[in-house]
Amino acid sequence: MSTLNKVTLIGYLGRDPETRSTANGDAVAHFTLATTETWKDKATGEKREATEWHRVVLYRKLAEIAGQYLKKGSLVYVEGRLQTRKWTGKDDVERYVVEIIADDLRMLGGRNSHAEDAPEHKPEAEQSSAITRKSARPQPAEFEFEDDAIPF
Amino acid sequence: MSTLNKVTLIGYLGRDPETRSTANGDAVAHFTLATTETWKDKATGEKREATEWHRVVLYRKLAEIAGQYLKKGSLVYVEGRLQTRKWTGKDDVERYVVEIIADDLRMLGGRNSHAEDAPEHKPEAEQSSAITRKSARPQPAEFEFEDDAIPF
Amino acid sequence: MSTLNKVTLIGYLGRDPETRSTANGDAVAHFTLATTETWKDKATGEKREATEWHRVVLYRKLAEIAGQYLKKGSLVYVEGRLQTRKWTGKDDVERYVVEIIADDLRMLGGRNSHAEDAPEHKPEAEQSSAITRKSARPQPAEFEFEDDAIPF
Amino acid sequence: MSTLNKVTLIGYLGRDPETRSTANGDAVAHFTLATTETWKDKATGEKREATEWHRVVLYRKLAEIAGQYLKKGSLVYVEGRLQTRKWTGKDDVERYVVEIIADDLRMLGGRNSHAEDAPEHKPEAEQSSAITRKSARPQPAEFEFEDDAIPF
DNA sequence: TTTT
DNA sequence: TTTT
Repeated sequence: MSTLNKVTLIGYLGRDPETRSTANGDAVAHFTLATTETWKDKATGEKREATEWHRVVLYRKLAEIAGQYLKKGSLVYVEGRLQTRKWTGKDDVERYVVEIIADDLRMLGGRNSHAEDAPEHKPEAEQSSAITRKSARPQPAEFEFEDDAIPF
Repeated sequence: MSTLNKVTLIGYLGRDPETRSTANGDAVAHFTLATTETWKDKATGEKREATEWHRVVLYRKLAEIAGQYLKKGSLVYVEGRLQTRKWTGKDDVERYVVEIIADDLRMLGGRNSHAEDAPEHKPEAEQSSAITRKSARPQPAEFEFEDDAIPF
Repeated sequence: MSTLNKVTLIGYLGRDPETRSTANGDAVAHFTLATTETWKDKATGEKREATEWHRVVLYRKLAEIAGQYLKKGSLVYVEGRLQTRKWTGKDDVERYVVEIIADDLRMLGGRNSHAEDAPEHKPEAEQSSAITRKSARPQPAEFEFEDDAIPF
Repeated sequence: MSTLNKVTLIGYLGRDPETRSTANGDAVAHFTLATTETWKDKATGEKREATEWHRVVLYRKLAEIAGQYLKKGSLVYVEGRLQTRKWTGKDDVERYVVEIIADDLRMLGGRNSHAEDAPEHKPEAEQSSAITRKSARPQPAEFEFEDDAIPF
């Protein structure tokens, strides 16, 4: 019986992505993503907000895209899975960090939201996220919309 | 700027899947999936429910899995995208049908929910959905941070 | 045993929303949303794309927000459920239309993406989508664990 | 411009839920949820798996449902948002824990998956999750399926 | 550390 | 009918 572990975020990069390589040569990128919730306080009626920071990790193709086209302040859609990683600090205390291992990435902001060297008309991210899922992609049906007969 | 077209369903198969092949030899499977919403009528206080039927289409590996392990009444998780297809009936009237082109499939029911020849402990679907996304899957243990106190 | 019927879209409005009222006075808004997939043709290596049009329906508060702040070309995030509706055309032929009944709506575009009369700093949509889910929203700071080392 | 912070899980409860009350009398429930990913090791060809544990927190109505109907081993669908909470252990070391604050909960397992006192045919969870979203729920269209004319 |  |  299958399980599911999925995270979907739309948020802003807190800093430029950091890109490295793994031991076997794969690219890895990291960034933190801010999401902000706003609500009205029931008691005081005041508007309040809380920002949550998410640690996003990307590998290979997605890491390259992040390194090339994303920067501090970029607005992105990220889909991935939660993964907890154990690490030990200098103080020898064990800690856990929860990361989102991305498997989809889409740029959402306007021109000023991605890096200057981004391609004019077709960001590679679009292309690449399609590639990511290509194995499951069927030949799309040819389709034309004729709206007349349709009630709205 | 990217767009997103995603459907997520948990429901029951209305009939056994139908499996065919495309012109180029790829497997294709179809089934309809029922989801049911229940709510309490505000006026009368009575419990009401409505069932929605979804047309799911699967290609290649996912089609094979559906054909082998799913049957009428199976409970499944399906993820995919919406696609409208035009067709013309015997009456020469053009119609449109909306289908969910699946890119992930997970079996959720108990033993009696999948076909008798399904493997005892590890349904191939699990395996296969992992395969589907394998290109984006990093080796979880192979990467270690080398940062200081706070690893990002 | 529960089922799930969920759609998640990020796309562009094809036209300004149409707003009406139901018989009992609730606001209803409709718009169509375009999502575009791009991929590289395996055979020819050419870039191809297909646009899918989704019919989105919003009620009450979300309908008011759509009517006030969205317009042709707006980029939005929509979450909702699929619902098939039967209708009979002038030709007396029965047809089915699949709609997305929205239960969350978020504006994603820049300044030029929403209507001119939109509030400068706090679009009501943000506020409203928070309101929509308010019943489920806990007060984040008010709860503290009293466990030992590992809080669960 | 809105952001999004969403988690979707299907998994098994590691233990019975723990239920308490907040200072203001609201019910709170906690449980941990296991999701398991399986994949084939590229190098050795062996099947491998990794289990991830998620800390789920539920308030009010959802907390009551969890307390009443869920137990160790229950299979559930959970939707919510990520929230990081800071806490200080007995060793005076500050730590962070990431929790999923649930806003939807659906039972997925068979009879043996939920507590014995669960209602026979209509688990309250279904009802309640409908209630949660009731404000956004329109009157469902009457709809009947006539499959003959439809091409699959 | 982001953004509106 | 949108957008890049």
